[in-house]
Amino acid sequence: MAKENSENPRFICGLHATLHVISGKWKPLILFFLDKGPTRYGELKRSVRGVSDKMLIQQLKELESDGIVQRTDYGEIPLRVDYSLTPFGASLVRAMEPLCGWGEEHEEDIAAAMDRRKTSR
Amino acid sequence: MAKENSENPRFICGLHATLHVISGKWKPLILFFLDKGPTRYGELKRSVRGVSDKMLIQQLKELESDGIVQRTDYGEIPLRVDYSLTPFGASLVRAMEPLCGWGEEHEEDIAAAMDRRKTSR
DNA sequence: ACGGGTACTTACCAAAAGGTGCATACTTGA
DNA sequence: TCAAGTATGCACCTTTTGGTAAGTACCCGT
Repeated sequence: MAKENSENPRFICGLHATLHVISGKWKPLILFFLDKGPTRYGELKRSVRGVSDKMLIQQLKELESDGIVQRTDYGEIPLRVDYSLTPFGASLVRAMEPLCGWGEEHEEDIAAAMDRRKTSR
Repeated sequence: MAKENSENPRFICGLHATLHVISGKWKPLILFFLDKGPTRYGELKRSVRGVSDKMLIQQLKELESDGIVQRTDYGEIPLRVDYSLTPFGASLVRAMEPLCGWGEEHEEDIAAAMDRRKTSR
């Protein structure tokens, strides 16, 4: 019954759209590592410490279906697959950089605020 | 034994930190509207169509505790409160701009990918 | 034949996020 | 006095997200 608003078909602003693509517990990390170059599944898993197979695969599939990453199956004798950023994905990573910078500059404030929320809940 | 990595205690990269602050179903929208200037609670609620009181208050509180927005209670006779961006919040919004731009440019691709996922699940 | 490595897949569960709706306390205007 | 508006709080429930643990199917070295 929340069916008003015939003018706004999807997103209120670009950021809104972008967040649909990059939010997910492991996605920023995955993008961070893939930005360094094509990476094999196992290698990626070892890089993104703490991720489970289920999660890694799931997030990779979503990124793939969003056109951000590309899966390459070499069809070789011992299984061999790798993941890389598409040009589209690379453009996203470029756009993310200022946000990375902001986060780096204020990492401590952010961490402090998170702690505050965690303890006083 | 997941106690490796003595250098980075919290975030893998700045983006990771930033996402803790801006993810939340209504936060980008809220920031988008607050960027236009201080806004009263009720006004904000009417702008962010579809949000419930609970959600709006919750997200505002989180943004406030993160130092992004400022709540001003004028202590007036008929209740009067408004919300605005702090300078810190304004710097965040500036850093978000490229991501907004990216999202705007690719809104259609993103929407298409979302549909694809929704229907084939 | 066995253990280990590759890249996944699946079923089941817990926790977090979000939504609905009612309650509060105070006001002003009809 | 009653309805409506202000800004919030709270209980309850559903949906979404994430985590655990196991299994698959293939290959390689010993």
